[in-house]
Amino acid sequence: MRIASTEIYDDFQRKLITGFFRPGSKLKPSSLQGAYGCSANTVRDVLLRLSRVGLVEFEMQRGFRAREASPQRRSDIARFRILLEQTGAALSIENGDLEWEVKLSAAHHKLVHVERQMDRSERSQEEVEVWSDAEREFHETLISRCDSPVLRETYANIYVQFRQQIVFQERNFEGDFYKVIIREHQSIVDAALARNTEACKQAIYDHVKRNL
Amino acid sequence: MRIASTEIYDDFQRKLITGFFRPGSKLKPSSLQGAYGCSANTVRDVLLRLSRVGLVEFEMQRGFRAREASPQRRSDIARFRILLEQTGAALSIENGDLEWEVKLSAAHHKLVHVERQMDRSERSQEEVEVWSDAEREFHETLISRCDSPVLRETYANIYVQFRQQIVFQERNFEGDFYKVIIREHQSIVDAALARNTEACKQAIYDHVKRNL
DNA sequence: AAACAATAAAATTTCAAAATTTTCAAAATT
DNA sequence: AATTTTGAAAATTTTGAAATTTTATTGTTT
Repeated sequence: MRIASTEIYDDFQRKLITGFFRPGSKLKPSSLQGAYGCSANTVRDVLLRLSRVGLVEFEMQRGFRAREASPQRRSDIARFRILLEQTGAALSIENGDLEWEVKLSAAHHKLVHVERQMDRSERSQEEVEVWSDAEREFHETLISRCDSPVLRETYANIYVQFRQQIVFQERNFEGDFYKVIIREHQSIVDAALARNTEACKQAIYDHVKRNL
Repeated sequence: MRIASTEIYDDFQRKLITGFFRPGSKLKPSSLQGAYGCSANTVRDVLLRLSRVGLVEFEMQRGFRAREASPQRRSDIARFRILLEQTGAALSIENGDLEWEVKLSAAHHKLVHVERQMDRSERSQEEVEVWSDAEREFHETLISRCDSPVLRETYANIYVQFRQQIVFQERNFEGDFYKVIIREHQSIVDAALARNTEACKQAIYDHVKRNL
């Protein structure tokens, strides 16, 4: 059989981020096993790996749970995300060379393209995931020249936890949501490419502050 | 049989932080199993959980390694630790009440006591661990009123990774090392209790900067 | 009715072995 | 001589079931 757990891992991650597994709900290897045609232990293995990212909570002898979601936790994560992204962006502005500018500009271009589409048509589950990937790619590129593996690693984890928290925020996709988002991303990329650290920090704050 | 993996987990963590498992070295469940009288799968389980803390590196189909150590990585972690601790301390200074002051002062008192002993006598492996625990307790109390679970959780992980990095820094225990450390901790606690945010940030930086 | 104890059911952890994949060294090919 | 292929050994992943622990249920006592 093919490397089962990679696929199971990806599927679980998706279901956690999209809220298919409700925050706080119990994840029982013995129950989930059947749906994937693998043993309970393989599920356990996958869940242990997901707890590394912070999407799953693990307590010895108590099993696994999808990470709890609450306004407090969302706000906490948002605050932390701002700290990491501001720091990473400031360092990237300092260290980044032409290659960084090119990559950032490319990631932004792609993101805008996706967001314009989102603004026009209805959003299917799949399209939202495409957007989510492009968004992550943009933000990770922004901080990519902070030259701190540990900051980038932490940011990656926080980003997915952030997604997990905001998925049940219903008010997301109303009216001109994407128009606003497009402007916010534009502000960030403009400040970054202009090497204006303070403006970039402010733009990052403005982008995330609705989740505080 | 007793909950094996808790003890194995603690033992592994200790061996990783104290450098018994050399940074970068392969950790093979099949080999380690024998020494603990458990199955390879239990070792795997423990190692997956340790990879959550960042002490162990895991790559699918490639197994486990003690996290790599290098001057670059040490510096990176030190930098990140400063960011987290400065942020956490600043927030604690803002939010902390009398109870926080009491706890911080108590943790500092205990730490000084241990450090004075260390300065007098020779340092056994066990004594260093007692000191290390007291030090962690002090720094975690310092940031304990940042009111950000995610910051505290990240700090806890970074702290142990920091220990893992500096264990092979031989020049540690020479001469008046502990005298210097005592002064540094004093500066931190003084600034914190005086609610002097900027001085506290500076003291944190001065305390960690030798590892940059 | 509330608190406690005993028991049954469910879930988690652990094991030992089978299946799969990677690694490494020797042989074959370019 | 360098690269590629091959095959055996080693390591990792997965399994299915046994051992252990937690949780839920029922019955008993205060």
